[in-house]
Amino acid sequence: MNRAPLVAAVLAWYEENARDLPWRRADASPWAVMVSEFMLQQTPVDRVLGPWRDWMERWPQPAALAAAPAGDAVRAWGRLGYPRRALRLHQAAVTITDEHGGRVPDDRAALLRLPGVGPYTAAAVLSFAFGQRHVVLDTNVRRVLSRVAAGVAYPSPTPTRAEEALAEEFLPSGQAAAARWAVASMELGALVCTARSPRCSSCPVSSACAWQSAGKPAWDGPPRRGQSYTGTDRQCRGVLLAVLRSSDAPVGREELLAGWSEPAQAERALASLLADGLADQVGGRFTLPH
DNA sequence: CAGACGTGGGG
DNA sequence: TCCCCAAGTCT
Repeated sequence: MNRAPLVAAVLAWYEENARDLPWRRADASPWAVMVSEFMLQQTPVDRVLGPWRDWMERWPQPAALAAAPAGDAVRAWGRLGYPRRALRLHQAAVTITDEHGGRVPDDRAALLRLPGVGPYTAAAVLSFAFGQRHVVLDTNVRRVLSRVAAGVAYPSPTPTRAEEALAEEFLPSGQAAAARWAVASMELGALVCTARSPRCSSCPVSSACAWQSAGKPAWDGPPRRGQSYTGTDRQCRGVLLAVLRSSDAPVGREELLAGWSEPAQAERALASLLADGLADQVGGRFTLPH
């Protein structure tokens, strides 16, 4: 099957329907793109917009962030979730400043050495910030390809080798077109080919979609693992960290643990926050890291 | 490699 | 209301 017409249709659709996101503007720096990618790991666009603007205003270059205490990054991260990402972004800024002259590296190996940068983020930065040709396989693209090409409602839990190869088939050969396809296919997944209620009637490639042709069969693969949350250590960590974020002064142990009803679990959570570097102990009190 | 890791909004 | 899901990475 020739992928070119489908790719062209998605590119044309993107021209008309792309969101005007600040990190997509022509004047967005590689750093601006990288910050957005960290924030967008598992966090919806709408919630990222505000913190991203504040972050870029405060730390317009990696060196600015590198010069700040890690705790400032954690506090500025606010409620985006998975605060270890803030720590990793801070550490990445330090490495970029110390080892890359303050510039976000434009090669894959160097990017992958940065904390918090995995296969997806590396490809995204190279594609979006530097216009390079890379397969950018995020959850949106994986879902689009799963439906369009495989006729299946959802992709497997983790990317496979076959998926990578399939994605490569769709990737235009030219650099610019490849980079364009990367954003466009992601955008289609985010706006039209969504997980819950796909808008197939407004999809530019519905006529070429295997899933559509098959009558949009329901997911019959292994049950998709839900993430329980209430009562978990994760929730507890979140509660404790929220206390630290909201306080300028160091917080006493009693006060810190008071927000959680299970003392043993709270102790364990606090220990893990300290181990992760998300909290510091100064005397008998606790703060965000310095 | 399965599980840990936050948080909030929409169906 | 409750459940699912959101531009993943790390161990």
